[in-house]
Amino acid sequence: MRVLIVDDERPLAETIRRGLTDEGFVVEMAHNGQDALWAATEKRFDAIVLDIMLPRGNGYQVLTELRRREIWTPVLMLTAKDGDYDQTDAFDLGADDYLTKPFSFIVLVARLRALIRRGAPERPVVLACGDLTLDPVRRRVERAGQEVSLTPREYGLLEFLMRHKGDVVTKSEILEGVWDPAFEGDPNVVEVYVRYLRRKIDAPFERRAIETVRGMGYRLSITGG
Amino acid sequence: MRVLIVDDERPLAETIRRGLTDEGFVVEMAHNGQDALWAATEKRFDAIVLDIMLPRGNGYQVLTELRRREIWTPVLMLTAKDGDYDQTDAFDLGADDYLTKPFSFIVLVARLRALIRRGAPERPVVLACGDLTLDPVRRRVERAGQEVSLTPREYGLLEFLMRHKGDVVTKSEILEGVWDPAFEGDPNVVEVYVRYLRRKIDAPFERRAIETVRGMGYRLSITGG
DNA sequence: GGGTGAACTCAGCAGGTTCTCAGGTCGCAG
DNA sequence: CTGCGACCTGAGAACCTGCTGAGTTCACCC
Repeated sequence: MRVLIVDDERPLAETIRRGLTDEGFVVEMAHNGQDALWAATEKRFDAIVLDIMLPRGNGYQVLTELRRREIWTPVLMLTAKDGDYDQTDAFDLGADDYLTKPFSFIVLVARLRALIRRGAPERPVVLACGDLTLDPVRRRVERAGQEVSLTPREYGLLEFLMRHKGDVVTKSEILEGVWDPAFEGDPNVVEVYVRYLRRKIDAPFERRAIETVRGMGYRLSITGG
Repeated sequence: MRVLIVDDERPLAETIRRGLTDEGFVVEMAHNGQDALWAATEKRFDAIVLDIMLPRGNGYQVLTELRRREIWTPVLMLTAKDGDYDQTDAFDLGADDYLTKPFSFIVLVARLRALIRRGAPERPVVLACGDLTLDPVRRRVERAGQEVSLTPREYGLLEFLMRHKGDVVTKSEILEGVWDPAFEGDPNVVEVYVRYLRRKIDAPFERRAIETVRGMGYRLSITGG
């Protein structure tokens, strides 16, 4: 069991390291966001213990960036109770568990083992956006747990939007990304397909995931509408 | 992993795009210097593949301008020329790596991965001014945490002001920057749009972010009013 | 060949956006 | 106080954008 500890608070980090080593874990350490990202990207861990307070990229940034890089190693976050952020933030960002300082070491180990047990199997790489999910491997789209059947174009468009969720994408970007970089037809197709998509993923569920940004393009709302 | 490919040679660009997409990258394209600058400024990429030969601003210019704007995304330059000069030039200008055409795709991917691994210092790409924020990528404007919806012109004007916050900008500068360098209508539009903006970002929040400097122009106060 | 489904085009419509214009207001200098 | 120019404001017309339903083409399958 390989664990990465990311903590700038040396004494605490050292205590955890010793404890985990005694418990039979193989431990590596990082003391800032940058090193943590590098280690987590380059090596394989079974879990990451991630403190929020870090120099060069705080815990939230590290976590966000990890998930963006599609690295799904289970993350246990350490938070100070009086912090600005609360645990819901951590969960939103893809943390799998969290502990509030001060915590008991026994609890830490227990949670860590639970995480590893839970997270050991390969995680499905599914794009999610609120209750809207898209599994590129299976080519499946679900909204609120219900499968939605899409044509290839509709699917391509949705995947593109989901890979840019929260960002505004222009029609020409969509045409380049989903149609063909050399597409020379009527840009209106995009509007038409947005409409098809809305009909299938928004209307039946009374949501508004795909926003129109007049004069600019479209944006998939992060919350899924 | 988001990569921007800047290349005017369509077939090559297309080949790279497809290859990188297969490798799991999210790819965006620009085919001239101007588009490249825009994309690189407005969006966040993990790396940029930049050809030297470009219409509207060659690769060197693009690179220089990017670094001047303090955008540190890793850049891999492509050039057909072979020689030490080109290479040292590219490095001097802030390129992070360099490939001479023709190159093997495998090498390109390897170098790109190495670049991304090395990483760029993360920077938040949102303009802020007191409790007023503008996120160019998401095209979102918030005041006091509340989203404000703007029309394209209003948005353009606000972005311009925010990029010059604290400075007095004249109406003709605004017209050049937000409208068209060749705009020939009534300069009163600026006043009109300043009013629209104030109505949306100042009045409801009882602030005065946009100051009028009589006889000079306008200034966005650094504190956000 | 007829039927089906997907991709795309087209043209009309609705409503938002942009810009002009004609006053009104304000600040400043004489 | 007065006049002037700079700026503000409200209204409205022209314009533009995106939405929509209908229709065409095309490939595929029975």
